[in-house]
Amino acid sequence: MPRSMRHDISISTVRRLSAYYRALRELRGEGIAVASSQLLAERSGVTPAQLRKDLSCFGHFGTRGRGYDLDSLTHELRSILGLDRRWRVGLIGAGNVGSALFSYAPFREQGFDVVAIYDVDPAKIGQVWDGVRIAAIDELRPGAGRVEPLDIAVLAVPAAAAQEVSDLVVAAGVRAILNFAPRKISVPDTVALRTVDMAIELEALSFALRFLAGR
Amino acid sequence: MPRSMRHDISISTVRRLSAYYRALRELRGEGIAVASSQLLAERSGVTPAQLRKDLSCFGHFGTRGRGYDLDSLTHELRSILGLDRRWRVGLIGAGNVGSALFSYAPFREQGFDVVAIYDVDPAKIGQVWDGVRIAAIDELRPGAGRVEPLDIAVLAVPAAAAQEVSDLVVAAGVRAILNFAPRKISVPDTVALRTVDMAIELEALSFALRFLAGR
DNA sequence: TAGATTGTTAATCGATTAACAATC
DNA sequence: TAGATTGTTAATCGATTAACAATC
Repeated sequence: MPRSMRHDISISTVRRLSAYYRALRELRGEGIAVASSQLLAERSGVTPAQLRKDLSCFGHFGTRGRGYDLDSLTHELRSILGLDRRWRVGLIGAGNVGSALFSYAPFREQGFDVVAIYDVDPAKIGQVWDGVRIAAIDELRPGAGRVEPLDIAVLAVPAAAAQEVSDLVVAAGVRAILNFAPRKISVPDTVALRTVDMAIELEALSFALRFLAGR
Repeated sequence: MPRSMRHDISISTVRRLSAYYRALRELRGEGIAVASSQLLAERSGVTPAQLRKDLSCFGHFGTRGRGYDLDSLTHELRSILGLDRRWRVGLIGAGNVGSALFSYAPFREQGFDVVAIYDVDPAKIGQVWDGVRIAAIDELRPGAGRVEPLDIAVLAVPAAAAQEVSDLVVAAGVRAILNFAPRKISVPDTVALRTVDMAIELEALSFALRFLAGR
């Protein structure tokens, strides 16, 4: 993987890499060993040119006249996406959303281990979920409890608390945040942030329905 | 709202409209009645030019030299986004994710009512959640039970079932789908589809961490 | 009127697509 | 070798940004 090329990779490209990775494993599960960009792209919902262009940001993984060896490309993508190791995830918020995320199996299967859970509710603090004790959110503060740092914080807190909790996890040294709170949060540009906002997606559907209905 | 202009509205624009709508209500909550594109944009995380351009797709909502009246713009955005009415939502899948979505308050507050729940698990079928009886998924089939159509189907099913269930809800006349299953699904282009894919978001963070770490 | 700020056009930027030489 | 398909360059497309005339 040419290190020099890793600079201007767009988030769109990265998200498509995830899609390719998934398609790859699907095809492999069907017993296919080698596939063209045409077939891979079809399964991923993109054009073959798009797929080749995306992959070319990271190296030369195919064989002209033949296509891509699925096992080898899977291995490359695992490495590029950082799925060849395990990540330490802290779940902040043990409410409905937090609980669903905690028991979400694909999470763990991809290498993401929830090793810590935090909440503010005294009724929740001290509970043990599948071996993980729910801690008071104050234990995130510098100097408090935790020694091994978290790689990723998953924010499943109310919108009103999102920015404050985000500041807290950033101060605790977390470098990546997945935010489920329906609120825009600001982080330093050394911290990676992704937001999953169900309200926005629903509103996009609502908009589309109104538009479709008007035709 | 110029009807002729509603054709080529990009999904990016629509998602930003949701952000503006949220920022608007936030500012209004702070007692502010009129705001410039500058202030609104700042709160929404975009440039003022972007905000004005987005709004201009739908009409002229501001006053030159003055800015935007927040109440009036809120009203316009509510109408554009279809939030001035209620939508009938069917939840497909009553597992962990489905259960969290069902109890997710912002859902209802924005006008989305879960009026039906479907599952395949005999242990789940017949349960009543907050007044809604969980039905067998077969009741979605044409000719079966339901009379009033659903506006939106929320898919909270395993990846392996996603396409099949999607086909089923489309056949049942649903025009908008919010898919939480980590799988690409295909729908006719008369159906609006949004996907929330936590695996992709986590993998984007994992990619970013590897990159940040490599600097 | 003078100052402020919109709505919109034109310029820029970036991402996608098409085409094809390289090559297995 | 002939056929197939990659990797990459150039062309296209669309989205964002900058600038400014219109105007409150």
